[in-house]
Amino acid sequence: MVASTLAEVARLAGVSPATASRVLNGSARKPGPDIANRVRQAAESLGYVANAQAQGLAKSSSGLIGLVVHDIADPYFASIARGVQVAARNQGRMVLLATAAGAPEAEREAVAAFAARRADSIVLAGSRSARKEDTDANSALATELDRYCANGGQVAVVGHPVVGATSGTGYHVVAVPNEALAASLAADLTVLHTGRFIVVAGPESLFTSDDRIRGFQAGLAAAGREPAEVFRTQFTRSGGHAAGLSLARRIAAGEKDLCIFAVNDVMAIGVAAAIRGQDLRIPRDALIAGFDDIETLRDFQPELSTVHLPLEDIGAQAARRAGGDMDFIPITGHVALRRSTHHEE
Amino acid sequence: MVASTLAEVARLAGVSPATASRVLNGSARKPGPDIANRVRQAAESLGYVANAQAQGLAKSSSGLIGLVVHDIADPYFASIARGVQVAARNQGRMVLLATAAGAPEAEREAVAAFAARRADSIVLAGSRSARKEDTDANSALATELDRYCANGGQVAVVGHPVVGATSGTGYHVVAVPNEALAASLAADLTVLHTGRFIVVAGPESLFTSDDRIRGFQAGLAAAGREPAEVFRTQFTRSGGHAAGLSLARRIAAGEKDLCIFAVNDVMAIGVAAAIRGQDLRIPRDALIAGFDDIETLRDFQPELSTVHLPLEDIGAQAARRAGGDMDFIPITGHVALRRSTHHEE
DNA sequence: CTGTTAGCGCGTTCAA
DNA sequence: TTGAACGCGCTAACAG
Repeated sequence: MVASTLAEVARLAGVSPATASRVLNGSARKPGPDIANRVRQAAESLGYVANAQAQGLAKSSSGLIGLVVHDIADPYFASIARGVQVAARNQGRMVLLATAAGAPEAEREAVAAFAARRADSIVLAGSRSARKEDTDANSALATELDRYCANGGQVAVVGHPVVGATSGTGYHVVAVPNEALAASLAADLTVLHTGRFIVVAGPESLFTSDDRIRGFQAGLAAAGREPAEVFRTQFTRSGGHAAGLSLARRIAAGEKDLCIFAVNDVMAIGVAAAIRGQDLRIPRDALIAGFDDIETLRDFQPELSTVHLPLEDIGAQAARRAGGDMDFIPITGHVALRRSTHHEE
Repeated sequence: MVASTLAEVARLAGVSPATASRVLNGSARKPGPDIANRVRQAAESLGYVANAQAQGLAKSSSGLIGLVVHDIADPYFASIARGVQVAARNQGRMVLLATAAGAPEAEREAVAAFAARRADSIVLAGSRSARKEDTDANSALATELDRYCANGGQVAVVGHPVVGATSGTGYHVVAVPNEALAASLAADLTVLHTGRFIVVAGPESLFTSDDRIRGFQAGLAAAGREPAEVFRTQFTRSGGHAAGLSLARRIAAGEKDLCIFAVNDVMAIGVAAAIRGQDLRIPRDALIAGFDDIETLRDFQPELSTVHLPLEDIGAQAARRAGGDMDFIPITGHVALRRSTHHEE
């Protein structure tokens, strides 16, 4: 990558580099209009494109915002990414994207890379976990983040704080009320359903999953119901599918009147697909509810009952907080009951 | 953003900056192991993080790859983005993300921003259009790209070349065989369906949409069928939905034996949702096929017949070509007939 | 093998 | 208001 430099533009316009800089980039001092035009024309004719790296070096700030997600192809993260993107554009910044598949070590690498690029802020999306085998990687991540913050970086985490991060300056959390919302979902479902509940959840120690389980159980308890059985599987569509196959067997074997709460929509769809693949029907043979309200899944039939989360807003808020916009509003969601949890007449 | 510098590390280790650089970053010359350790320890204890901006300035190359999509929350683009991301990681580079909503002017801005950041290469995803009102913006985009290439940048475009770009060096196209695949789809559908065909398409002059229409019509013609009626709408889910409402009315009014080809899956889902909302059923009252084979939509019922496109591969190939990996294989897809186009017994 | 020097392209003091 | 000089952090030539 080579290109014409500010010096070349200045020479062609017959002015000093300093003046050219003042004209072409936002500066407090406004050079004379006559000279300004000469510079602009010179720049235009040379196809001058300011070197953001050099600008960043000189100003020690990059105009970059780093985003770490598990998987950008997952609609949950894609929506958040859109929000971050929109906010970034409004702030005149660009988004650096990294995917980490939920592995703390990969997240640490991403954070380090962002730090190297001198990103002004970093948004960490995707649920944290406290799994025993991740302890070391988690603390390495925390160390990396702490160092980044210590150097003046701003980080926003969606959902839960990073395990072990000393919440110093520059550290923000966009809290998602998973527990409370799961509790309302349970409350609403107990009105519709008098039978048993089963929760299809992610692996233990995954905060988001655990919060939603806890909230759901609390909601059931508040309604005087037995705690739901918890079925552990992967936090993905295929995890849901596996759970669904297993549950379908039980239903086929005579288990009736089940309401299944999958802790996210993608898992719920997996459960539903598996159950329907066994000649069973929803909601006739089992009710299903999810969580997240993924847009792409809204045309699914029967329409999936779920908890709506303003994902794009969440991403935007994360970017704004990390960007220094302090007037933020908390994240709220709401239960959306649809046909997948309505017993047929 | 401040951080300790290479000079500080060097001083603490009691060596020169050059030596420190040689140790901490990949250099041909390998300093003595004793000194190397001293440097590494100094770096570690200072929490040194190399400044990629400065490195980029010195080496005039940034390790950045720019990606422009219409909308990162659209599963089509999200899949491509994942591919780009994976390829970028394999090349040890990072992805800069921009969304442009398909507007050539926004795309031009993104390209300019990437150029300013001295991205090594740029991937442009999302269908081009030749709409009359976009002529100016398209040529501005072409100019920007030409300049970028002239300065040594590499650009890969998914689908169609940019209108007016002089295909100089550094300009690559990842061709998607839309026309041929649409023709095979038509051929296969004529075996299953003896009635009429309708194409639900995007606005005129949108290359991807137009190619798929043309291929489909050619496939019909080859099978001795009448050309399909073409229904123009938005290239989105809601465009499909609108078309679906209109078609549902016609079906309700007695029109029978229709096979609807929506030029992408998201539109197809919109069509299906609209039709089902009118108490009609698929495939009983109308067959529907889409294009793209979006992963998130695979659990839709009835399973959507479509044309499979290796979206992630497409993204990865684009990144690889732009990255200089020249041993590439062409993109291929295949028809995937599923239940949405099988007449019920 | 190591240290010294000179830029990479730009912003920003300072003096004029 | 304009220009000259310095420095941002690092790499790459050169010299020792």
